[in-house]
Amino acid sequence: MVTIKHIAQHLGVAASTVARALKQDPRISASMRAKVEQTAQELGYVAHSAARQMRSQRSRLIGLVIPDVLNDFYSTAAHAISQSFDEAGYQVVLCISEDKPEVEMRQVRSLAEARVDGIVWVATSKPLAQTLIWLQSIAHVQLIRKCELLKSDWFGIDDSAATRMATQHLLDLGHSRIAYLGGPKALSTGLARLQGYMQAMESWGTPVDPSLIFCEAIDTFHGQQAMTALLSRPHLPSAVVVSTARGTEGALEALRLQGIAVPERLSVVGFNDSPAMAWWGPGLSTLRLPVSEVACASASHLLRSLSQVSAKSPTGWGLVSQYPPTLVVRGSTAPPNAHKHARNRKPV
Amino acid sequence: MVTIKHIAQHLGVAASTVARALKQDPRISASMRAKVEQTAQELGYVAHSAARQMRSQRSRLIGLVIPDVLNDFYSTAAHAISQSFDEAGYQVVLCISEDKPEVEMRQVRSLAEARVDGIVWVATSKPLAQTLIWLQSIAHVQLIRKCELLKSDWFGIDDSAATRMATQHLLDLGHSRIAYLGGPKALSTGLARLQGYMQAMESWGTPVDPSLIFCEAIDTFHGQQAMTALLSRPHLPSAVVVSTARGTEGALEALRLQGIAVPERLSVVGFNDSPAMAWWGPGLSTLRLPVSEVACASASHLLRSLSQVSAKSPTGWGLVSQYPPTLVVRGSTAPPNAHKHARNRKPV
DNA sequence: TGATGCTGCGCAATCGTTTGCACGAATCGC
DNA sequence: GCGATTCGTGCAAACGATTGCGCAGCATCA
Repeated sequence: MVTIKHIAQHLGVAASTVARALKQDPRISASMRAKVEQTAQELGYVAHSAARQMRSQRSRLIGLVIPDVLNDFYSTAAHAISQSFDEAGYQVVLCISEDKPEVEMRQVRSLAEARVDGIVWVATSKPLAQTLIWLQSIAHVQLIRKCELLKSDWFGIDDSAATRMATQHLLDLGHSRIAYLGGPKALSTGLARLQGYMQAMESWGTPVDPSLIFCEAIDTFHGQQAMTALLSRPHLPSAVVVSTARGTEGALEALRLQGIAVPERLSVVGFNDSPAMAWWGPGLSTLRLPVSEVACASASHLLRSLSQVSAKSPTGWGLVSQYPPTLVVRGSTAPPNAHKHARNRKPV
Repeated sequence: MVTIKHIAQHLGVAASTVARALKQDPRISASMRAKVEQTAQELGYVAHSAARQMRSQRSRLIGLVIPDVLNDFYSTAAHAISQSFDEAGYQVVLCISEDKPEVEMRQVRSLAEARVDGIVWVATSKPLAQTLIWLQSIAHVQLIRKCELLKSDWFGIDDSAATRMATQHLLDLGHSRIAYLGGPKALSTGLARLQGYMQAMESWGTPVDPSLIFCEAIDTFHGQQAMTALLSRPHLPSAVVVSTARGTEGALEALRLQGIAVPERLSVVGFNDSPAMAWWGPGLSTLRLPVSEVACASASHLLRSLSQVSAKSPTGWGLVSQYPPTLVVRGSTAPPNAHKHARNRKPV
């Protein structure tokens, strides 16, 4: 590999001159700069960012920790973040934690070792203490999920508003027995979404039936399982709110397998709008989440705090930034008595 | 930041002793190692990978260059690759080229500057010469798309077999006027897929109508545009093969908007099976591609060539590894005369 | 002519880790 | 009890780029 020393040797000048010439240092004469650039080109010089990092103490690397990249939700975020940092001249180190705290810890340590300038972090449900210690010493933002143990800046979606809107929509249509399929309460998002559902139900004066609440529908498999379990309840609800993207997929699959008519026998509101949601049967009513906007905002914010020579972020939540979802009504929701059998007592 | 020097100072030993102790060097006594590890823990020591890289000449970084992460096709690949390298102790630098050669060049340069140990590369359609020069000097594999200008190892899908199977399936059903919507011929995949379609048509003795061939359906927008254009042809085909994932989405949207009955008036074979494909209307017949397998194989191969102190890869194509797709038949394909109006002359 | 300022460049230290070599001490064989 | 071997550790030189300081050479001015 060719270094500035080789270029210097080739030209009979000092390495420092070459370094300055390549850096557009005004103290270097134009003619010398031209010669240096010419030689660098000829010799195929490629800067060595690790060496640069040693002096400058900045890696121009950003860590991105997400639970899953196959989930449309997170790949959308990854896209937005990758683009933001790419434009700003940073490289993105992709870490997929698979929602496993041990994996997350290992990856955060690696990011710390790489001395990344910043981290965009989507927490697992129970981050290990060591993970938080390492994160504390690095500029970072929390994305989507909020970790109460680490009071740093957070960018996410107004999750309770999302399920509140979905539930309210169903209540408005005349439903009262409304089931809920969501993620684990250990996740800030899972909890907030459940609360949104509860709030809507309670403020409407509708009793909440705990047997209609499932909080494990985090992935396709468990979503299907939860919906299957729900369908085996003696008194079938007339509507259901699903509050995870993958859980929605699983739930729909369960409905398809059991041949439940939507919305005739069951109204469904899904989560995280995607083209696929529009294709599904009569069109799935869903919550459209401003994932891209949130991700861009978090990236901009992190970039801003990196450009300021800023001291560590202040104690307490520096910034809590919530973005509102939108309800997209399609064909999967209808009034409960659209069919006489809407309140069918016997599941299939 | 605490370094090994701090640990050494703290213990009154030399930095080299600390380095060796942390590296499990057998020459260091167990008691000393214990003390070092203890102190490292207390002081919150975190290794500095850039410094390590300077000496070892290895970054333990891998570059992943893909055109798009929102496309299920590539996010699946990204997932497989990320996982493979994560297990092997490498970090993955994510580069999204957006199919733009200039962006690709900039990103490959950055990867070269970071001295990544290897690159998994999904080429753009027309990589710039400089991009290839940089790539040549780095261990890498080509994924999915084959760049003829750079004869290195390639892992991909048997693209011509894919469209050949799809077309054959339609021919078997009795179709003869079969349209084709695919990606640009400048892409190795676009060309191979087109050839597969042509081969099937020709070996069946069916004349190919050039006006039924569209090679710009690379993304959703152009897929929709192409299908719309196709539907305005005076003599509507009875079937269509779409050979890009995003193009399939767009084409389906066009069909929905125009109210074309599938498969009654038009049989459709889509590309790259995903859960969404099964949801679509009567279920979309698609080609299931072994993306994950191909990606894993390419990662393993790259890892293998990294572990061998191996010289540069040999000249000529080192390895060309093709994986076969599978045809998944669902409800979107049927014999042409299922309805009397199947050969309707007037499009809507 | 000598003092001053400016321009253009070189010297050398630094970032944190690794590693070949060397050196003192302890242990062994005889 | 003495040389030879092993063991545990220290010294210092890399890796490649950056940068404060300094120093020539030249022009300007008094």
